[in-house]
Amino acid sequence: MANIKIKKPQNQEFRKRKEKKFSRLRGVRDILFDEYKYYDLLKKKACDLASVYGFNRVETPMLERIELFERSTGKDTDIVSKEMYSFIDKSGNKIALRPEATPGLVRAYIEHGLFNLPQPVKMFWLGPVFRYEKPQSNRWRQHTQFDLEIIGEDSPVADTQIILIAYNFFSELQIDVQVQINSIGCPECRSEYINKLEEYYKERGKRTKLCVDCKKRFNKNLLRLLDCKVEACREVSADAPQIVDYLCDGCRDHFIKVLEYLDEMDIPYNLNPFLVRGLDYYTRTVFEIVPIFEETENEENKDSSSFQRQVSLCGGGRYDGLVEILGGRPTPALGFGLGLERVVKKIREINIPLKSDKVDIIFLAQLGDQARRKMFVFFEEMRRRGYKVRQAFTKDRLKAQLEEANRLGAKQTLILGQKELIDGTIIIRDMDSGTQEVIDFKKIYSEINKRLENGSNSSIGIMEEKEEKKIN
RNA sequence: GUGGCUAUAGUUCAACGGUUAGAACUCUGGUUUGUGGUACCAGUGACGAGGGUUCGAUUCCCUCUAGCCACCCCA
Repeated sequence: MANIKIKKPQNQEFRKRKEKKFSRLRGVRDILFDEYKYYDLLKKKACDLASVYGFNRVETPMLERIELFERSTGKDTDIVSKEMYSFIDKSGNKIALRPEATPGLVRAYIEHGLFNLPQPVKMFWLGPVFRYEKPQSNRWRQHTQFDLEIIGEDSPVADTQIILIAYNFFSELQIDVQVQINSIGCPECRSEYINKLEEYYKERGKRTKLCVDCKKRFNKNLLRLLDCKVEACREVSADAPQIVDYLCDGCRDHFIKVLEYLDEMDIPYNLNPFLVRGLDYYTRTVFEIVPIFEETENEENKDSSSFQRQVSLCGGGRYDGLVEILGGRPTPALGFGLGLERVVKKIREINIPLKSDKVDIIFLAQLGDQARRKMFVFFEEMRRRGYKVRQAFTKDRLKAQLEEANRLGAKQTLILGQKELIDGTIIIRDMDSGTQEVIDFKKIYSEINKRLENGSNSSIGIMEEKEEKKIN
């Protein structure tokens, strides 16, 4: 009965609080504690792989001039024409939040004269990119990319190596993937091919069967007709001439070599003649990496939809013309971008547990202000000696402190109260068994070490062997 | 940008055109004034926003916002 009287003012308070609340912008996300562990893992993996293969880390600004992307990624691409976060700053400059990494990296290569370094220059990059899209799961307005670029290298070995690195990244995280690969040739052979393609689509009645979008695309970007997902368009395109048959000698040799090396490395790939990619600067090799389709129980949705369902986790290719387009000297180059959010989602879907970091944690608990002071100091001493210590000195009650110790997964808890303080002792509690012992404070380190050695077999624990299927 | 579905505690999910909108997990407190992880008890906490229909809307209708799905496209 009294509840009613109490409840009313609380509701008013609630309303006030609610009015003050902010919510996140559309399509962006907060990454909280548990999820962040996956990002840490991926970033570490990315750093390790990059450095093994000789890439050095660089960072470029999130802001660039709009013209940079218009000239490189392409003015008519969707990324630039409709998905760019752009604005005019206070001095009237047209600015964009970078929608991808490559143009900024190439800009930096030219601007800092990196062609004076031993070639090729291998860059490793990790950071957020922005695209103003309609959000969906697996599609965010801000996402994080791991990017590798090799500038100043034309060997097909580099193409395969870059694919290999991306492939290793996934397989070492226990994600089964397949490489979709194609060559779109150089500007010369491509224009010849596009003429052939135009002839093909102009044949009687074909154009009328195409979807509305493709009819528009016909004049703007003919290549894109190939990867339209509308059934009718795919039927029309099924017998279209394939670019691999029209590559010039140089491009064909290059592509064949890339595939040969891939075979050599046992990397599963699918030669996909319809893979085109929506960025203007690509030449020769283009690829995407998609998770391998997991078999569904229902046979029905296998044939038609399975192909289109997979979001790609990584995309990249060669861009031999880009350095020149942006004002550098002609320089072959290539790279990939890899979306960490999608990878995290995938890992969580297939449910691989992370390796626990709760190893050998020692918790310091205290009762009373004097004991707290002593443990406050002692905590620093233990930390400097390299012990994995944890505490909750802001809490007074022992119960609350043990709860925290338990949450942290502590192995041992040291408890110091008034009595122990006077006696010169301390309690050491084994958190698994719940047994505890009063020991001489002076012998504290030898007692701890004794217990750590007995209790667990892994005291160093960063790079142990894979136990079962945990990732590390 | 186009089309469809959805919106209830921090989370996952109920119910209902009508007095006080239920539960589980979480969180806080207690059983245990110096002892966690199990158990039991109690408490905090919600109808996305605005408008309309109605005597009365969390429920029906519209708009907005956000999320999901399919396109477009992409990581």
